[in-house]
Amino acid sequence: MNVMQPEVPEVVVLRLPLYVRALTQLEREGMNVVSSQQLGERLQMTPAQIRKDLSYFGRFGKQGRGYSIQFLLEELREILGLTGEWRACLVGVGRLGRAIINYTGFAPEGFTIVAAFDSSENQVGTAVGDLAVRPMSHLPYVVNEVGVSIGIVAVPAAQAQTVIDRLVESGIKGILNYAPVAPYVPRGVVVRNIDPVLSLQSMTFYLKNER
Amino acid sequence: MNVMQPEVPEVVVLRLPLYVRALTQLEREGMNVVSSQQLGERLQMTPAQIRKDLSYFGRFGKQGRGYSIQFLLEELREILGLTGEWRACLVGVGRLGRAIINYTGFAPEGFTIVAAFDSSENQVGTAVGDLAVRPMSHLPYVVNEVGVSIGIVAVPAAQAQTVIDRLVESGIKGILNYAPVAPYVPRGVVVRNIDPVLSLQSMTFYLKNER
DNA sequence: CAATGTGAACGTGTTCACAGCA
DNA sequence: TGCTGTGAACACGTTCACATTG
Repeated sequence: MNVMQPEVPEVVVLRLPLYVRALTQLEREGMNVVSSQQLGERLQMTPAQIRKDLSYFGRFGKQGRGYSIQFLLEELREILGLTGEWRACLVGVGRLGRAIINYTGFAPEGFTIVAAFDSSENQVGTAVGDLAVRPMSHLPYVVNEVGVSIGIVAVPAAQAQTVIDRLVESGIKGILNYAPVAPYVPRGVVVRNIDPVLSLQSMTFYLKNER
Repeated sequence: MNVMQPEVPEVVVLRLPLYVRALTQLEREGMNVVSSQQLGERLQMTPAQIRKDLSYFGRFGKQGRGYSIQFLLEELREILGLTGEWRACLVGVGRLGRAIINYTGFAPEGFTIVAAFDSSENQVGTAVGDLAVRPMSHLPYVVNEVGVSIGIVAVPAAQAQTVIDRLVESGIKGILNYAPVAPYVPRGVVVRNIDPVLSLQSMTFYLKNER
């Protein structure tokens, strides 16, 4: 552990979770060993790419046999930091924010939303799921005391940058942004945008000719 | 129109909606002209990249001055096919599906969800928003008669591929997939995945060292 | 002897730098 | 003069091909 990992391309990091998911599925199906060829068929990518991606982190396979699914899963989970629990807070408990809190897909993967915030007087004090909605002024305290490392942004576009600034000030290092903006964050803070409208708008480029 | 567009890189197409969004904002702020430099500052990208991207589609700027915001917006909307209305149907009216139907961000951008489907007997016939939930058997009829070109998938992972197959059979050409799977589709069908768990799992790679 | 791991070749996307033009 | 548009140079990611090994 703590091995120097010189310059892993970001695209590679983006693909690792795909491997984790596919391997988890294969494991549930009762398989023990998988080749880069087989894994590549599942994921519609070339075996060479899978082997190259993995080679940035170590040598996990056995020549002539392939990869032990259980072992490779352990290693990838370790590499991605998926072994422990990650605590997140959510800002903005409107329709979208409520849907995110009630979304059941996060917890099984080790991501727990432990606090909800809103800047509106009306929302503060109400409950969403089993979370009490807190005022934004509690943010720094909660982030530090409870140990929250991820902020989920579900506020309107106009407020998004301000909210993100406050999350960063509070010490948040990762932001999952649902607002339709391209946020600015200082170096060292990681942002992931969830933006279905952008997805649709690039999709239509390929659809428009055959409408 | 119908100009040969030789090999526009997909990354470029993915960025065009960003330009549309930024330009729309600048227009609302009352600006008339913008340089690639200024636009690049907004979007945190190099002026050269913006100019190069636009050059795949034509010459929209005026040397020494920059780009007319209104004109460039019109052109980009035309290129992306954002001038008309796009009709979508949604499959899966569970919690996630209901949240998507109630999401107010699609309509202002010209994307309308005109029908909802579910394979569960219990759901069929109920109403979500102002849509009646239909059985999957109605899918081909609705897609053809109503002219639906986009399918939104909000079913559990286990059902996703089956649902996507049926959407494709019905003539759907674009799929916005919220299920945590990497779906297979035939050539000519465009897929965009919305997968916050994958986003979080790649984020933690960068966060884990400073937890 | 089947399948990994990896330098080298290749291809694609980004940035540079400047000619051309309003 | 200021900024676009674009070939050329560069950097980066993917694929190839094969030596290596259990």
